Amino acid sequence: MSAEILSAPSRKPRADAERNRLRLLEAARAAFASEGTTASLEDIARSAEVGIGTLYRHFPTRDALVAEVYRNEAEKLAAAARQLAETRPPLAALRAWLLLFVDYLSTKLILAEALRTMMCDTSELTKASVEQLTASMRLLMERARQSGEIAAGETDPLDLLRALSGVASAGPGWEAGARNMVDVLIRGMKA
Amino acid sequence: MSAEILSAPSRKPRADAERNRLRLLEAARAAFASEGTTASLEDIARSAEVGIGTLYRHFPTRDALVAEVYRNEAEKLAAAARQLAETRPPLAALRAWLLLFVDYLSTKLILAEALRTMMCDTSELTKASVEQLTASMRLLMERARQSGEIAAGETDPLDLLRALSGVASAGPGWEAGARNMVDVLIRGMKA
DNA sequence: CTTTAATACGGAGGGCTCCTCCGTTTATCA
DNA sequence: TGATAAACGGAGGAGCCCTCCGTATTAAAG
Repeated sequence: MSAEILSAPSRKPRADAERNRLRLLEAARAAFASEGTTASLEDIARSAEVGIGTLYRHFPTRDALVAEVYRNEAEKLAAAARQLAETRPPLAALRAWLLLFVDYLSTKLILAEALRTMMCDTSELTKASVEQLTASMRLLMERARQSGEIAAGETDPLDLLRALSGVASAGPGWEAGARNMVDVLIRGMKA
Repeated sequence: MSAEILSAPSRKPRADAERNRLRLLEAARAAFASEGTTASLEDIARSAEVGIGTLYRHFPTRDALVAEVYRNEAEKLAAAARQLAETRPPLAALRAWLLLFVDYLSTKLILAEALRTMMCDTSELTKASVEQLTASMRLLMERARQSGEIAAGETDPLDLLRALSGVASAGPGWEAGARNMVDVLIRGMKA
């Protein structure tokens, strides 16, 4: 009966494996949030109460771990974008989402770094997260464009996020500047 | 005759010290440009043909070395700002300088990283460089503001640079996006 | 409930980097 | 030409990264 994925008729995945995987992800999220993505992997393994070997088995490279942690965050933002698109007028939705994005950066300083890393990273690793965000932005910008509120897309959606995350690296109290930047950007794109 | 700095009546600084300092700076500039500021300090010392101890004596921390390398770059940009301010109309000067800034980022990928580091860095280390750039921006924005071409300064001059350097971390081929962003930003600030 | 074989675990170990410390060398000045 | 302040260089301790493999656990078969 089991269809499986094809040529994977084998045994059920072990319970401890999945448990450790989750512990590692949680530990990593905490560590990255407080120390950035250069946090010591050995510390992460320790705080997950797991051997270093286990960490490397689950996530062969640091990037693999980082990518996985980021994916969840990107997912949440994508959900918000869909919701805003359905409940608000185009330009307002776009603006609201960008502000949400700023909030997000402020609580999880992970993303500030994430965006930089992700976006120059041509490897496949973080591709999913980037595409998640790209899709969100495109959705919102497309609506605003069609309603004639912003000029036809000469501006890469991601560049807006990059610009904001640039501002976000300004140190304590940067939020005001970032929110202001949202309006400058939107005004700059008006038709 | 020699006024010196006060209470520094002692002997003339040694020639080899200054020579090594310069060799280290040059090696560091090269290394940072090609590998980013995480380049191995031991490699830098080696390529400067100097002991690792010598590197640490001249630059007690990695940041000290980084800061020094950046200062020169910032200096060059500041000179350009002064010149543009004298030879071009306000808004054109501002725009030209921002584009120059983008060019700068493109050849010396050092600065992309530099700005981020410098601007969150509340330590005194990179203060000089940041102030250099702030001064340049203020000069140009103030002129544009006074001529009524952009709205009164609600926008932190540095935030513009931060936004651009954010875009600059987009990987190969980002220049077009960055140049477009210059115009979006300027349009967004128009009175 | 045992047996068995696949699967996952942990951590020692090699290699690299950071940074300190101090014995040796060198340049300035008398 | 000394004397001595100043600078040099690199060995060494500590931490991190990542691999490798003997040991322990678990799902499934008997």
